[in-house]
Amino acid sequence: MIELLLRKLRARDAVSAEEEQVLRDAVARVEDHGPDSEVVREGMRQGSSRLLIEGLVARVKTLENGRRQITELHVGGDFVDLHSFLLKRLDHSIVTVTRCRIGVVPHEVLADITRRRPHLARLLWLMTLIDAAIQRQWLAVMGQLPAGAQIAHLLCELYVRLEVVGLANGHSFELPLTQEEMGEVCGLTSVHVNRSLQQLRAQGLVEWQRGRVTIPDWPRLARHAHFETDYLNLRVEPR
Amino acid sequence: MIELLLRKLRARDAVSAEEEQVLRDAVARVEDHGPDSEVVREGMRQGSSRLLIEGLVARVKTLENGRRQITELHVGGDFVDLHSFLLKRLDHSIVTVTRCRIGVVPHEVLADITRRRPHLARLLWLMTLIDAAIQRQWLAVMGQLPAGAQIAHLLCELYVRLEVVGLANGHSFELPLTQEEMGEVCGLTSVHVNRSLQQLRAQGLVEWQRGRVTIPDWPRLARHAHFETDYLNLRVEPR
DNA sequence: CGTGAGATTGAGAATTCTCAAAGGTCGTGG
DNA sequence: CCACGACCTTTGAGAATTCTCAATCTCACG
Repeated sequence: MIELLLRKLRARDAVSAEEEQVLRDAVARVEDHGPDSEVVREGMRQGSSRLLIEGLVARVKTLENGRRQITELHVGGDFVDLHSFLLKRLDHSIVTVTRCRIGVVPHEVLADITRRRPHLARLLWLMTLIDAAIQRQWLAVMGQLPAGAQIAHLLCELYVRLEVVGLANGHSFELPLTQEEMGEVCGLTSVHVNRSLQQLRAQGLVEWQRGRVTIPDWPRLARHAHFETDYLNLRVEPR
Repeated sequence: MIELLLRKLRARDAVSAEEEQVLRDAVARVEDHGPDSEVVREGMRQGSSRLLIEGLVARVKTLENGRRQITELHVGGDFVDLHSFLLKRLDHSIVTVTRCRIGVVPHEVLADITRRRPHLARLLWLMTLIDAAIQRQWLAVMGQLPAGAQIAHLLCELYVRLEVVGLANGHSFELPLTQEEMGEVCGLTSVHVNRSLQQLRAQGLVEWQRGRVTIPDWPRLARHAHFETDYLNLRVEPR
């Protein structure tokens, strides 16, 4: 249930057995959502946060001109809208990409953790900080790299994040994303994503068929994407 | 000293007199920094966080190809690297743009706040969440808007943020930014910033001379930028 | 098989970049 | 008070990247 979250946390700091139990008890219920469905609508007041147990979800911002930007992709173990605990209203929607299994954690429980479990609260805070670090990295990638490198960077990042929670085997992982959705992450047209992807394939940097990505030569792809793992904070230390 | 931070906080939730005092005592010392100097270098281990009292600072990410991206601009009252409290090492540098006055808050003090002052801790957490919301907005702006609208959006955002802490008068504020630096925020060339800015001026949307920006017609500029204040979370509620 | 979503291709247009040079502004030293 | 230098801003011209708007192709699935 919360096994993937625990892996994510333990990649950054120790989590005691007690804390683990508090987290297990925090999940009030589990929901199933079909693909392409809206889990949280932008601007609505939230009384609970959602933990992604299985599936792929996106945070989507819609501008007034109707254009959509995916600001983050979430994989199993991610606390998708933990930030709604304090923001109360989100500035974006949460949308499923695939079928999803989602754990619901009431905000009162989170408030209680901040009162009684300072260390655990710091770890949750940390999770939101890592989300922010990912978004910062994306800002730099979008601002400074050409399309091909952006796509390569996204694939590198997803690979590493999936690896952390054990969802990648070898240098391969499931990525049930449409080229259109890929474009919404990178701020590119689906047409341009398509052509950039073809170049990556032609250079032997990426294989991507029927929803499965394979990275034949990791160091080369990472170099092409200017990818480094630092921003993911994969280091166990007392927090 | 921490007056601007208090204004920022109180724009989102009540802060008790006790909490106010805790914050005042949190600042161990104050530092002065010249313009264009590095306050925190990317990747270094941090033992304290910095509160901007006066001046303008930028968070700068440098990619391996040497290109720089400013991921956020900070004005007086911003807790510039509060996130280093839990991340320990930042994925970006903190650089002053102008001469700055900065308060230093040791991480032990922050840890103590998480133990003894859960509500205040939530407010600090909230500050990092608002930073993240700003970065999300930038992701959408960079991905979906053309250069002119990006620049307009940045000016709208800065105006509102400065207004909150009382640093804007009328529809005018100090912005001692170079067009080059502006480009590093938006992911644009200084040449392109220049030409886009000329268009904004020609349309009567912006005036910008010797470091002072004036917005003659706020609603029109906001419309042009697709700017809405929602993401800044300017709403007082219990957190 | 027929259908529909997603992938691919083509061609022309718009945006943004690069490189280089020219113009302004402002503080400093003579 | 003027001249100089440093740092910005502005301009020009050509190139590269990315977008738009179809049209076509592929393939899983009913």
